[in-house]
Amino acid sequence: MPAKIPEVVILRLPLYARILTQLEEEGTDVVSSQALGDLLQATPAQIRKDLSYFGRFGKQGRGYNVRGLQRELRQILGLDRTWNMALVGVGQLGRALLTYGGFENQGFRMVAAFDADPGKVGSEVGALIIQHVADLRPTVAERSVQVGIVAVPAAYGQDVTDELVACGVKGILNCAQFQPRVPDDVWVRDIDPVVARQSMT
Amino acid sequence: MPAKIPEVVILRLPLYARILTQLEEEGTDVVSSQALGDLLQATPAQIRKDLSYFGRFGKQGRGYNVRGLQRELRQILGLDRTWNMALVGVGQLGRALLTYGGFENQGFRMVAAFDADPGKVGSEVGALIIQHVADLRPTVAERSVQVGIVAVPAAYGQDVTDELVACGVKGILNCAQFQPRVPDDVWVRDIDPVVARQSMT
DNA sequence: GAATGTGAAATCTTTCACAGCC
DNA sequence: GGCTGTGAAAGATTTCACATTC
Repeated sequence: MPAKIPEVVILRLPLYARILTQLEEEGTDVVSSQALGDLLQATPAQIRKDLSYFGRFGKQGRGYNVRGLQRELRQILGLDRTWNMALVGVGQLGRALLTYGGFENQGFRMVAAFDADPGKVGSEVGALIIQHVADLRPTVAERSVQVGIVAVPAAYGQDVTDELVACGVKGILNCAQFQPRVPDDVWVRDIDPVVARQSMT
Repeated sequence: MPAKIPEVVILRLPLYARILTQLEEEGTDVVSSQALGDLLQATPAQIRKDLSYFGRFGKQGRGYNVRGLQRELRQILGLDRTWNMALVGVGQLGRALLTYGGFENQGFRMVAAFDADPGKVGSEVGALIIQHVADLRPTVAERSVQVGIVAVPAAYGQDVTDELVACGVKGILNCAQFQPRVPDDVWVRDIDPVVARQSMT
């Protein structure tokens, strides 16, 4: 259970957490590695091994307690802490993310939104007032933003990313169609639908 | 170059394609595996090996021709064909995707949009008229939709997915916060921002 | 009886290192 | 000199299979 947890395992954890939430909502109390594997299209052995890196959550002969395991995973993933996020680029996509309910109660809070268009600055979207990107630096510091969401046209993507990194964010959620460059200690996740789709062939 | 191409390599290809597009726009003619590796945070050896599965695209002593390689990859990824997509769920996120320019000229065309809310049915978003989900089946067949985008509340996710699969789509882009179950021959890609974010810890 | 947790084996992926080419 | 393409080595991940627990 100690030191070395494989990278891939960590990337799968959120999927486990998500499916457990679903199972809990459906009223399932106990689930076997077999059943989890069916749901996630993985082998039961993989599920068991993955979970075993973090502790012994199961009961032999029965399986895993859905609610208990879910709570464990949420804790491991840091979902009981709250992370502050800032959005840069309030276009169609940015606007959708701002009003997207999904972040709440998953431990994320959108605390600032920026755009370069003076016409948008000052207007209210959701609970936030759009600020000019020039205010990025002070605001990120002041509201302790840890994650930046990049939703600007590709051409500005790197500049915005650099700026966010310079402000000290620890992670970037990239919604733009470009490949961000960041230092090793900053995380990047891509949610460009085009990239996601292309690998389907 | 023949048979067995690793799964992971295929998943990386769209990233390569994307960065080559960027390089081309910046006017770069030739790029080395070293330079590509820097941009993608990968080792030069990995880049070379990945590309070698598909052919010998590079020139020793110089590197890879940006435009040429880009064209090769686009072909391998089937980006020169056009894929038809249908969106189910015209909420905030769905609406953003409908008006999202990014799909065009990447070989994807949004050809239909569905919602269950009678208040939305009939209204126009982008170039499409929203149809009732009851029309899903005939429309998908008629407009030869190959990819379905699921952007509905989690509770309806599986029903919509099942329906799309029953209509014969080959891929699902899942934007909802649930874990879809599909037959083995259907692809699923997740673009739930919450899942993407959670694995940052 | 049923299902976990886990070393060991099998498989997959990355990296090394160098011959060959421009 | 610089850089690709590629077998072989190293490393990571998945699967097997079984002792163990409930």
